[in-house]
Amino acid sequence: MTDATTAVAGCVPLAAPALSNEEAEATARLFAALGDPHRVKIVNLLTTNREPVCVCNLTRPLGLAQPTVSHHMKKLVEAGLLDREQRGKWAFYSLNHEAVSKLAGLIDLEGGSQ
Amino acid sequence: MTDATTAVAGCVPLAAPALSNEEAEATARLFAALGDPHRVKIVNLLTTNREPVCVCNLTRPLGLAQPTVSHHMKKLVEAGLLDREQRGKWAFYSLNHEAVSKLAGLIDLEGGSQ
DNA sequence: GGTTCATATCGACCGATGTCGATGCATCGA
DNA sequence: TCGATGCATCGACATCGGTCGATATGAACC
Repeated sequence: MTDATTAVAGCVPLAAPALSNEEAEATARLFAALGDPHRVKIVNLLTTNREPVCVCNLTRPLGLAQPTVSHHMKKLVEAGLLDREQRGKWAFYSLNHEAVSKLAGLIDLEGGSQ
Repeated sequence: MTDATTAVAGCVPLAAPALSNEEAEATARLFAALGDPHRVKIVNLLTTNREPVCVCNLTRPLGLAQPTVSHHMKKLVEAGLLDREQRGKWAFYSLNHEAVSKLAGLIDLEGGSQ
């Protein structure tokens, strides 16, 4: 649902004229969320596995401790790229396809302005 | 021309199955290159101004010292997003449209695999 | 050759960030 | 109610990265 607190909410295409400081920072936050190889792998796993995944299923493939995985998931949720859903003891994360398509739109330099 | 030394050369779409460590790191490097608001502004300026820009024309709009601007330009060139061309005393930078479109392709989750 | 100018590199500083063990907080099952 | 389980938070540590002044490099001009 991409509420106003996520980074993706304040973004504007890279080809937009005269990017403001706030727009540049929001865009940078969004890209920075994917600036870590483990977070790239998380998004990759959530893309190939179309179903939500819980933290306990990520620690082993990533080779990271549980607090570290939680840290990365929080970053991705704050960026707006992931959605979090509590199911009993488990926290299930899934891709926010709306945010991902908006991210793709940021880079569409040709179609953006010209 | 995107030679093999740039980050964009080792990238693979986010929707590719079973991302390797190297692919994840190359993709993360590419996103991290746009994970700084000043670098987002640089790409934005190079997109709107279709012509190459020299460092001396970037320090003022960015509000940064010259060595800092050179640092950011180097990062963007290493990522493969910018091309550098020496013209006498000046260094002119321009967008590498091939790399940018490849970056856009990374995020095309739907078209990538499904 | 010497001067000037644009840029790159170096060194240092410091805040941001990735990482993990320990701990806290819910939730579920017995 | 109690122990077990899954996850988030905290605190500490090490590393990375942005920033700038000082300096080096290289090109143009006289």
